Parts: sequence; structure tokens; C-alpha cells
Amino acid sequence: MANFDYSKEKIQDIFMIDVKSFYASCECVIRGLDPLTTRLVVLSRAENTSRGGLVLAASPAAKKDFGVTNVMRGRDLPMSPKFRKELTIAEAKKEILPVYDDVLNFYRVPPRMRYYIEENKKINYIFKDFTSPIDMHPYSIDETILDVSASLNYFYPGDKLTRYQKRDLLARDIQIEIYNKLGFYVTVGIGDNVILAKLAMDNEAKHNRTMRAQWTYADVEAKVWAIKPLTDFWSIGSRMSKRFEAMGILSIRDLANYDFHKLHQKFGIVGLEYYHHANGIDRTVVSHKYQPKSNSLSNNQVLPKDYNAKEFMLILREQVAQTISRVRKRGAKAAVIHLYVGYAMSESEKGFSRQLKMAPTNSTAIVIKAAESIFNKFYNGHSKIRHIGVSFGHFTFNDELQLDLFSDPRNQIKDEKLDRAVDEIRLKYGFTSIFKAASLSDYGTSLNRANSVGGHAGGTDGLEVIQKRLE
DNA sequence: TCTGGGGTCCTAGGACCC
DNA sequence: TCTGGGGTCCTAGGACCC
Repeated sequence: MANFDYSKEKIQDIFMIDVKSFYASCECVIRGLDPLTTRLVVLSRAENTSRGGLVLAASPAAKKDFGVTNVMRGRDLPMSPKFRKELTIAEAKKEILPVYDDVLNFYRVPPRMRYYIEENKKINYIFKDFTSPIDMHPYSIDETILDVSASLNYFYPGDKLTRYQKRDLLARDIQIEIYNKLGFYVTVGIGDNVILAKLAMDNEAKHNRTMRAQWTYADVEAKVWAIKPLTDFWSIGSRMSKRFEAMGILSIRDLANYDFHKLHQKFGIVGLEYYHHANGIDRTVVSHKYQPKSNSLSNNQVLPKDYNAKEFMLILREQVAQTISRVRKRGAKAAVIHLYVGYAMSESEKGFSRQLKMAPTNSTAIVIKAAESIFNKFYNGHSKIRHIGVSFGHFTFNDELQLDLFSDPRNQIKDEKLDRAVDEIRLKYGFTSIFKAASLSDYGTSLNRANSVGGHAGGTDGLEVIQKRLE
């Protein structure tokens, strides 16, 4: 028995689109290889952690033939003896690793985040041919939500076809267009609302030959309620799954039929959202979705070894300087600084995480002082440190210099000029063109991380190569 | 498990005010 | 009088996603 009268719910024509194994597909396309049949993995170098890095993306063939999964360690990947030998020699000589294992017919390549971002832009540019930009919502680097309610009848006028047939045809048109123009295979979840489209994509389209699937209100009981395990449902992770199980909720069907007052009581408004989603209800309107204008910026890293307090202070300053420089790049000032310090696993304490309010600033000198004061206040004085996280939040975007009572305005202006000069030099010549002498010591990590985007190698040749390919 | 990194949202509880 | 009550803001921590 349905818990909702679906005839009262608004029917929207929503597509949730993602690119199959996006990073891996980018690397196939640029090499002129087929994204579906080529065995390829994108491997983060992660020189500061375990040897061999971490699999960021694997092509469908690599998953199928070698059982590669997305968080697998590089050292667990299959490798022919011949390739292993070449790899060892290259490592010893500190040369760039070979990427192709010709015995296994297997590519392993480093990530190029900047190139992927450019490809994502091109994909979204094509979507604009199918719906108006306000009805598009980029959800992540490889997923976009499209509301085609207003354009469906423009592409498929008349009433010979049902609404559902028209949707499927339009989704197919998009798939073909993307493939012809850019070489990517995209998966489309089609739904009466955003959650149904998302669930259709995650739970059916990804496994279909057509790479399309359509879920409507009529399918809720047969399809949504049948999703299992619980963690296959969007927004239920391992922790929530355990909590639900403890309450006797073992399936989405159970969740959809649970007493929603109790869910509300126990989980607040999130509980109500789970209840609605489990019943296939989602009243989100894509064009009303505000673009969350990023309200925080952070950098985290697991350090290459355990650090003592003195060594750590260098890392701290380095990383605070890098993160605040990203804040300046946005033309923003931050009113909150947050520091996370994780102790080594051998320690009995976990570490700490504290934030501090500040007068809005983007001055390196000021935020370094703030970070140091947090550290000095909360560090236990003896634990080895293995993890650092720095984040800034509560941005403001005015240009005026905030004067506070305790600093000399002339120094503030001087600091600001210095920061801006450093940023400009780096913008022109790259991060490594200018850095504090201390970074050269053994303990600095900023040089190694200089070229990364989102913690992964940014790559330098992506744009030129793709431009050549298009010529 | 010899630890990936960058984000967002929500909540409980404390401080403080009227 | 044994414990007023309502509201806002802030912080630490939990949870999730890609």
C-alpha cells in the first residue's frame, strides 16, 4: 500500500546524467582508445602515503577483467613480471613510470584534474542545447541534473508518443550527441523528480545495456523499495545503515513504512527527508536550487611520516599559506579559521579540531598567527602528528580593509601588498617560483603538492593535447 | 586499513540576552 | 520556590557524497 497519493505530486521530467568512469574515460579518449573496452586505471601518486598510490577511477573493462575497485591501492593492481621489473628500474632512477603494461594490455596513468575539469565544462556546454541553463544543476565533476520539463515537447511535439517515450528518446539523443562530439558514454537516470532520477541512475541505468533507466511514481514500490542493501540508497552510508538496522529497519520498504513521527523524533528533519525519499517523494525544483556559493575552502593531508610539534609548525604555516591564497584568489576574506590535527595511530588520543573567529581577513600573516594560537592552545604537548586539515569559512566579498583595534593598519596594508605580489608571481610562473626557504628543508610538503588540484596531480599537458585532438 | 582529499549539511549543547 | 522561558549565536562533532 502506497503511503502517498502520487496523483497529487507534481510530475517533472528529470535527467540525472553521469559520465561512465569519468577520469578513466577522459584518459582513454585523449589516447584514442575506447572507454568501454580499454583496461585503464587512473592512479594518484600519493607519494606521501603507501607506495603505489590509490585508484581514483577504473574503466569498466579494468573493473570487469581484473576486479579493480575505486579505492583499491596501486600495489594491489595486477602487474606482469616484465612490467614490474621496468617499474622498479624506473623508480630507482626516479624516472617517470611507464604507463602501459603490454603483457596484460593494461594502462595505469596519473591523474590530470585540470583536463577533467575542462572536459566537464564541454559536456555541460552540450547540455545547454537540450534545456535552459537555469534548469541545469551541476552536481559534481561528472554528474549533472537536467530538468527538461519545459523542452521535452519542443523536441518531441504532438501526442503520438507518451511522455515516457519522449523522455527516453531525448535521453538517447543526449547520449548520442555527447558520444559523437566528445567520445564519452553517459548514463542517464530518468525520473518524475530528482530523487527518482538519481536512484534510477545509481541502481539501474548503470547496469543496463542502454545506460538509461526510467523510474516513475508507479515504480516506487517495485523499484525503490527493492533497493538493497540499505547503503545502495543515496544518502544512506554505513553509519546510518547500522542505526536503521538497530531500529528494525532492514530494507527501504521498512523505512518507507516506518512511523515518520518516530523518524522525525530520532533524526530531526533528516529523518523526514529519509522517509520522503524512501517513498519516492522529492519536491525539489531544479531551477530553484541555489548554487551553494562555496562557503568554505580546505586543504587536508595525511603526512608522509609522524611529525613532532617543532617539525609540524612548518607544515602548518605552509599549508595555512596555501589555503588562504586560494581564498584570496576568489576575492574573498574569511571570518573563520579551522584547524584539524590528527595524531598518529600509535597515540592514545585522536587529535583535535577547533575553529576560531576572526575579523574577516585574507592576510597570510594574520591567519598563520591564528592557526598557531589554536595549535598552541590545544596541542597536548607530546603526541606525534600524522594528519593536518586547514579550512577557512564565512566568506565576505567586499574590498574594504577591515581595521581591527589591535593591529597597526600600515602593517595590514603592507601584508596585503606582499600577499598579492606573491600570488601574482605564482599565477604567472607557478607555485614553485617563489616559496619560503624553510620549505626546502626535509619536512616541507608544499613543493610536492604544488601542481595538484583537489589533492591530485593537476597535469600540464591536458589542454594542449585535447586541443590538438580537436583540430 | 602502514591512513585520500575536498566539500556540504545537520544537531546537541553551551553561552548569552531579554 | 526545587528548575522560568524563549530566542539567537556559536562550536564540536557526526554523517554523507563524489
